[in-house]
Amino acid sequence: MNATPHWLDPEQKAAWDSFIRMQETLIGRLSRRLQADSRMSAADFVVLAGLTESEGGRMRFLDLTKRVEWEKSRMSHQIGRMAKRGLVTREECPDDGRGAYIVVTPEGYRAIEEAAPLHVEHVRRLFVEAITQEELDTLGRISARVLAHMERQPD
Amino acid sequence: MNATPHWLDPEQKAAWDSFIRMQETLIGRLSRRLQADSRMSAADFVVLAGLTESEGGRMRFLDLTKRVEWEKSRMSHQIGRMAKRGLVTREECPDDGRGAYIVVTPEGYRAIEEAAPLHVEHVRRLFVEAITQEELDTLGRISARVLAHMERQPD
DNA sequence: GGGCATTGGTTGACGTGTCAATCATCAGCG
DNA sequence: CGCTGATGATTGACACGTCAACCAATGCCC
Repeated sequence: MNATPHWLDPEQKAAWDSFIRMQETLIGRLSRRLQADSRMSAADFVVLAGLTESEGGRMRFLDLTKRVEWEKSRMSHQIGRMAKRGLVTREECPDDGRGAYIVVTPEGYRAIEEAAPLHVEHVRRLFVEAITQEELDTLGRISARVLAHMERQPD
Repeated sequence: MNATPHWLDPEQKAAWDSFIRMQETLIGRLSRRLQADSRMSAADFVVLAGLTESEGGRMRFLDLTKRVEWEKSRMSHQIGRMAKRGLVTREECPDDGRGAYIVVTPEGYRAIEEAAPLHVEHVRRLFVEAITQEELDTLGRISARVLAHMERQPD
């Protein structure tokens, strides 16, 4: 049958395009700033943020990857790179021979404590300040709705 | 002086987190779908979309990179990969010895004509359907506002 | 027309992400 | 105890993006 494709109407397309452009530009800028300010990638930041919010700055590998919602292989590569740079270490897990703990080093703490305030500042400057509190709220609600919707969708 | 950092308040942070999570999940799913459905990356899609919207499916290299707002080195690598897979070709530019035209091949047309309807379907299914027309509108306006704001900001 | 900054584009190195395969350990069950 | 399948994690190959350096034509000005 193959009906003619069901394209977005012009207003929908405009909204979608804006969103995509915005999102790309924003994320791009933020991560370039992070890199320039703190010699740290967005990925580094996310991992350190997740880890340091946990008691003792240590977490089981899989718990960490769940917390930040990554695939385990991505996390494994990332931890490898971060370990090489001294931001985290791997420790054996006493009660499960396969398992690993990931632990923030003092270096790692230093790094994120330096980066976080600058990062927030940029989020404010580029994003929060652009819109009203109400708009920010609305955006938050819309995002939550989309997220919930996706969770109900296959794939 | 170093005042204590100006963190986001809880509502702001919640909205920001939602947005980030939504955006990552959505983009992630869409590009995995694209890859699975059409053996094509999001980058391939963007480039082909830009090119095919132009008369004759051909464009000057730099015009193309401006149209999709990429850095030229990114585009150069991307074109290289796409050329290797036969989606586009490079052609010399008669009136500027340095320049290059990028041209969509028949293969390239086939590829995007197959991919586009599926892609739109997923955008609908995962995103558009999750929210009302009005919310989509609002999101578009907010995005445009953030975009405009960023354009006025350094860096 | 000879120098020289500018423009158009490529390259290489490196960090990052995905997928599929692999490996070691562990839990459950006969 | 000894399989067997599930769980926790790593690996390798490859696509992608960024940065900085580079190269080759071009335009321009003296």
